Parts: sequence; C-alpha cells; structure tokens
Amino acid sequence: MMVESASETIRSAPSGQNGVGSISGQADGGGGGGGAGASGTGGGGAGRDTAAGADSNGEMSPAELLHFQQQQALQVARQFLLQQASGLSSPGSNDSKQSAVQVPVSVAMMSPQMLTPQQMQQILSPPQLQALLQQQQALMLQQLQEYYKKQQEQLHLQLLTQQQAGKQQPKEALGNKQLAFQQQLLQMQQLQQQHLLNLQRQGLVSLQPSQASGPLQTLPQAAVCPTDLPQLWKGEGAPGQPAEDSVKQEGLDLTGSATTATSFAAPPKVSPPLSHHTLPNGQPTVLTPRRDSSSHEETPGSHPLYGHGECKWPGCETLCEDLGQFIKHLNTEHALDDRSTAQCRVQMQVVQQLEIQLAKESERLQAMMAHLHMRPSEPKPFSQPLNPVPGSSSFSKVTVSAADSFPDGLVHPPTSAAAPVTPLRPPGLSSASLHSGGPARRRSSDKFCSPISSELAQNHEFYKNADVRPPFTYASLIRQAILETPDRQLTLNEIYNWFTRMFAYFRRNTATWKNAVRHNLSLHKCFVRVENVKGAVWTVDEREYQKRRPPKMTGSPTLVKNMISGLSYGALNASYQAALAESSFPLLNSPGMLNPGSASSLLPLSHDDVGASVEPLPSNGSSSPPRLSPPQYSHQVQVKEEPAEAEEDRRPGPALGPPNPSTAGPPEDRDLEEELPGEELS
DNA sequence: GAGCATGTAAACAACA
DNA sequence: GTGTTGTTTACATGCT
Repeated sequence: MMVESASETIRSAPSGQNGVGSISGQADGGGGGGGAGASGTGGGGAGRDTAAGADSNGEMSPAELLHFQQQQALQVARQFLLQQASGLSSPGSNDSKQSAVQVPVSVAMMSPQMLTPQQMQQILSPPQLQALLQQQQALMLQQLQEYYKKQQEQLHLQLLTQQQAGKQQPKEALGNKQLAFQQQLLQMQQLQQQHLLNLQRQGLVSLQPSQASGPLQTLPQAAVCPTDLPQLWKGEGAPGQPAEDSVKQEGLDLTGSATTATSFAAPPKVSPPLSHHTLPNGQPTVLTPRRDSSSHEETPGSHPLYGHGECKWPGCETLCEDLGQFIKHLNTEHALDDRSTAQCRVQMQVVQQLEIQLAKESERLQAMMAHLHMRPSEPKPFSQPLNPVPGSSSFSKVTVSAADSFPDGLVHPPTSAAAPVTPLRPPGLSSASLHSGGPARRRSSDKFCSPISSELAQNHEFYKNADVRPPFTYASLIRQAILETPDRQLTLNEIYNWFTRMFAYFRRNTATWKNAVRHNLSLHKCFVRVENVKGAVWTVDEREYQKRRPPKMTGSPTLVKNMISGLSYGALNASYQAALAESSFPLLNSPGMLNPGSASSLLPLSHDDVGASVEPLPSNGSSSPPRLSPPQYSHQVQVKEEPAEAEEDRRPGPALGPPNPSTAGPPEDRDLEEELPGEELS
C-alpha cells in the first residue's frame, strides 16, 4: 500500500498537461524554398515589367524610350541567341545557366498555399505529398503550355498585323522584323518541343503519338533554316507570291502547332490559315485558336491578349471596352515595331525561363524521389511486396481496415504496386526523427490528434522497412500496440514484439527502447498493469490517456489555422480535407472534441478521434466513434481484471488503483473533476 | 526562466 | 546466477 500510494502520487503529478505542438518544432531544410520563391516572384515580375512596361512610366521622352527599348531588345536578343546556341540542344545545360530570372508562375507553382514544407510534410502523408508534387508539375505544365500558346498567338497576331501594316513600310526593315519573328517562332517551337520531351521523359506527360507528332513536327526544321528565312520573307510585300505563301504556311503552321494539335495543324495547306486572316486587323474570331483540349478560357469572341476588359499585352493593361476597341488598340499600340519585338523577346525569355525552371524543378523532384525511395540504410525497403508479418493478425487488420476506411480518395500508401509512390517521408516525421541517431525529443502523434493508427496504416511499410524512428511517443506507440489487439491487452513481451514488428528502428538498440517502454508503462497512469491468468498484461486506460492530451488544439494554433486556410487552395484541398478528416476532423468538428477535458467528463463516449482511429476493432464497425469509448476500454480492463483481482493478493503492486472500472476509479474521478473547470477552452 | 512532456540511462527489486 | 519485468530516479532536451 505504501508503494501504491507513493506511485500514485508520483504518477498524478505529470498527468495534467501535455506539450502540444510538436509539429511546430520540425524541421529543417526546405524552409528556404518558400522564401526564395517569394523573392523570385517579385524579381521576375519586376524584370518583365521593366522591359515591357518602360513605355508606361512617362519619364522618358519618346526618343529615349525608343532607344531604351531598342537597347533592351538588342540585349535580350543577344542573350537569347546565346542561350539558344548553347542551350537548346542540351536541356541539362540550361539548368545551371539562367536562374536569375525568376518566373512568377513557377514561383506560384512551387510555393502554394502558404504552408511551409515542414507543415506540408507533417500534414500530408507521403502519398499526398507525392500527389501534391505531381499536381504542381501538372500545373506548371499547364501554365507553360498556356504561355506557349499565348506567345504563339501574340507572335501570330504580330505577323498578321505586320502583314497589314507592312505594305507601308520599307521592305527591308520589314523583312528583318519578320525574320526576327520567324526566329522567335522557331525558338518557341524548339522550346516547346524540348519542354514536352522533357516532361515526356519524366513521365509527367503522356503524349499520344499523334499529339506528340502533330504539334511538334508540323514545321520541318530544314524548311525554316535561318538561312532560308530572308528569302522566304523577301516576297513579303507581294501577297500571294509563293515565297510568302510558304512563309505564311510555315509560320502559321508553327503557330498552330504550338497552340494545339487540333488547331491549325490539321489543315495547314488545304485551307491556308491566311484565309482566316483576311480581316485587316486579325479578327479574333479567326485568330482565336480552336482549342478543344486546352483548358484555356478563351471563347470565340475573345482574344488571348484581351481579358477582363484590358489588354493583356505585357506591360500594357490598357482598358478596352470591347473587343473591337481592343483590336484597334492592338493594331495601333502593339503593331510590329521594335518595341513589340523587344517585348516579344522578353516574353520569349519568360517562357524560356519557365521551361528552364520546370526542368530544374522536375530534376529536383526526380532527385528527391530517388533519394527518398532509396534510403541508404534500406536499399530496397519498398520494392518488396507488402508482407504482413506472420502471425500478426492485428497488424493485418489494421492495415486492411485502415485502408478501407479512407473515404477521401487520396493516394494512399501503396500496399501493392505503387512502390514509387510509397512514403517519401511520413507526415509528422521530423528531420530529427529521420536521423536515427541521437535522441529525438519531439514526437508528434499523440499531440497532433493522434492520427497514429491512420498514419501507421498508411506508412506501415515505411516504418517497417526503413530504419527511421517513428515520430510517435513511446506512450502513443504502446497504446497503439495495445489497442490494436482484439482484447486490448498485451504483455510486455508482446509490446516489444509489436515494436520490432512494426518498426525497423526498434529492431536495434533494444536495451534502450525497451527500457523506455518499461519506463513509460510504469510512468504513465494510462497504462494499467493487469494480472491475468497468463501473467501480467498491460492495458490502456483511455481516460487517463486522454487526460494527458491537451484540452484543445492550442498547441499549434497556427498549424490548425494553416490547415484550415490551406483548404482553400485548390490542389491541396482534397489532401488537407482528407488529412483533417483522417486525423483531426473530429476535433475540429465536434465542440466536445475541442474540449477533450470536458468531453472526457461529460461525454466520455465520444472522447476523441483516437478511439475512432483505432479501426481494427473486430466487434465494431469502422466509423462509430462511441464504440471505442473509454468505458468500453474500461470494461475490457474490467473483464481482464476479474481474474486479476483474484490474484491481487498474491501479487501486490501498483495495478490496483487505476483500472478499477467498477467504481469508476476514485482517482480518475478526482482527476476528471479537477479538469472540468480548468480546461474550458481557456 | 519555469514548468511540463518526453527520452535516455541507470539503479534496484521481485520473480521465473 | 541470470534474465525478465517492473518501478523509480535523475538528467537532458525541447516546447509553451
């Protein structure tokens, strides 16, 4: 009795609080990505605006402005040509060259939803991260394609307007300009081809043969050899001449090809695209690409450079009431001249930078995936098929039921073929946790609404094979081990086995962690030792366990806020919702969950999500939280305790107090009462 | 900086 | 005597 009371005194001391927000303490690395992206956004935007929008500041005289623009155009063109000469044929070489220009789109792609990578890692499961990355890739691809289309259309439009205006201009100058445009078209096509090929190589784009060949090969490279271009353009002033036809056809084919496979590529010569451009100012109905495969918002009455009542020409933003006015504006303000040429080149650079950025990011993604899939300590952890541990019936049940219980449609861990998608890095797994060496003081699971069961279900393969310390506390792990069993009780040795079975990390350093397990079992009041006929078994007193948890998600309010706000971001919406639904939605949805303290007292049946997260209960379904309520646990403890009570006399020990469900446990009631006032959402 | 939770290590006792 | 189990203490670390 002396021992028991002393133990109780010691135990009751730390039961009040629990540090929350271990999630916030994670990590390192990757944090700079967002910052870099943010700064890049400004830089990219500023750069482009400087070049394209110099005419709008009004501080320069027209002559100066023109000179400035010409200089810029020359500079850009020079740089561009250098890039083309040295980089187009070797995508990899581009990567290291031009990273100064940051592209807003790419930045926006790479730094979505205002969440830090750490938070994303904590919130999203590896498959979700994978899906997110793929979504970002897809978004980047889409943006790039739209950029391509835009540029093609702009150039196309310039060509047309130039054709109209060119009659009044000297043929020589006109030829030069058109040559420049033609070169741009060529370069753009090359860029697009290269880009698509890169994507195709990376498996991000699965081009159908027709798609791949349609848009990309419509323009034979030999036919537009730069040396031929002057000649091709020589007959510019005389419409209908063969040279012009050829140029137009090629050029427009190029445009069409760059737009989509379904636009101009199909009838390049049978119905010359120029026939669509008979209108003096490039009627948009004609110019508007007929996209059926693109998500572009254009309608037959719209113009790619016209949207929301304003001109979308880079740096222009002139308000135009309607399309006709815009067309006038386009023909007057953005006719083929040096300025427009320079702007086009700048835009070309933007596109190229996007392409480079995409290539770099894709390469980075590949490297990340390769790295995370081939852990040094576990060369082939995920290549092996799912191999349920023999004899671990409870484990299997967990896996299956958990997987079945995912209603979110997320990419879930791959218990089968999707090995590459397998855990990149388990959520909540801090970098410290990844370093198997050294103490990792922060474990997140039991603090962050304890999605331990779902997390384990999703990543059990990862933990089982990778020598990575699980980001859970010993207490939560022990509890999980116990709750996974049908009768919710385990001997110490069985707990050991569960640890070693579930986590490769615990297959070594046995003395350390086993000592820790024993220490935790003894230390925490929530673990109840019950004498059984077979010996001593350990059970979980859920109420005590819940009392260890914070009364609300105050531990990381910012995280909660971020999670909630993150839901507004489209791509992540499903992931976050799923994550919330999987882990903490009960806490967010139920007022009682927001106050587990009161919930534990007033509504013990719906205590929290932890019980609900323990899917593998055979007697219950999958989604009725009350079924796993603490009283049931207590009841089971009681059942097991009945033989133990007969043996209590024989084995005195600390097992007497806590698990006394028949009387609801005086110390528990005392604790509950103590928690009642204090945890009212203070 | 205090208090707390957690992890680690160790000592000790009881028991098989 | 040895190993296992269980308890307790001490200390370090990280977080609130």
